[in-house]
Amino acid sequence: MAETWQEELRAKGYRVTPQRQLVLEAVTRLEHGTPEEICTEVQRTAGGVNISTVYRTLELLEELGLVKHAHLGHGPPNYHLAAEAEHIHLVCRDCGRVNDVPLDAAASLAAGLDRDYGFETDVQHLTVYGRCKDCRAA
Amino acid sequence: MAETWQEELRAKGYRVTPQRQLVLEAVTRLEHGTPEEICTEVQRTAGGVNISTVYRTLELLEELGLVKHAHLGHGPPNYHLAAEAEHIHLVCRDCGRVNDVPLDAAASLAAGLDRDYGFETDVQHLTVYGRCKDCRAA
DNA sequence: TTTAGTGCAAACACTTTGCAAAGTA
DNA sequence: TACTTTGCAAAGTGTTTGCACTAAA
Repeated sequence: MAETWQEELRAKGYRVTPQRQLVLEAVTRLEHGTPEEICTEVQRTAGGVNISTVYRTLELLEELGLVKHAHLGHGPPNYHLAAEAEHIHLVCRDCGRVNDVPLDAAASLAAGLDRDYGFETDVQHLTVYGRCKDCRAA
Repeated sequence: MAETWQEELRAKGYRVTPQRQLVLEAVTRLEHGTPEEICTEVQRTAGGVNISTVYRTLELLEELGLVKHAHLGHGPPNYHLAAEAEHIHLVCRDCGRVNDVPLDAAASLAAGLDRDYGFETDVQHLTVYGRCKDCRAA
């Protein structure tokens, strides 16, 4: 349990590279980001890093359970730390802003789907479209 | 209220074309379909119809409120008749199958998000990821 | 030294756009 | 006829892949 992700990487035969560290740091700093945004963030300190490396790294980090992604609409997916995944996304269709709210908002939904349809909800992946408070007021 | 969509089109200065009829029929027949699938279905009876026409038509039909779309994951969006939109999508991450269940499964979610965050949920747009009954059993 | 990872460029999948020709009203 | 719509081809996004070179272990 005191195992770091670097050790986990090595244990699985992967290697610890600057790129991988930088991508993970970028995701941490951004909290939410598309591959492109993450790449831009990484390039602020390491200009040479290629977008394809970012894609490959995100895939790896997701496999390791360090990051997760969600689809927030038309565009590219949105990555965040798995440790911070304990929320659901509220996407406003008017202003496009993403709001995070605690998982338990969806607890009864998950319980109902399980009870009525035998469906096991991946709550952390849940994205809800609609209109946010501010846009409703306007 | 006895107004047909054809009349509505004309009233708004649009034209009723075979392509538009065919796309709407294809969506009706398929129930769920990506632009590509809808195009293929249309081409079964009208080989010459181009995919870009399908995209443009779906956009128009959505504007008119006849069809709706949802994002069910990585791939292209999924279109269905708005009249049949009274359901939410359960997407299985293992087998990829899409299950439709009634809106009221999400009623308490919507009520809670409204009460606690002032968020107005577009319930018909809701997609829930997870694992279906069959895949859980396997 | 060995093998995995990276950068680059090309290929891919999906979608949008410009424009001349065709079709609706 | 007047003006919208279509088909086609080209351009745009976002993502993946092949490969020679670089670098971690």
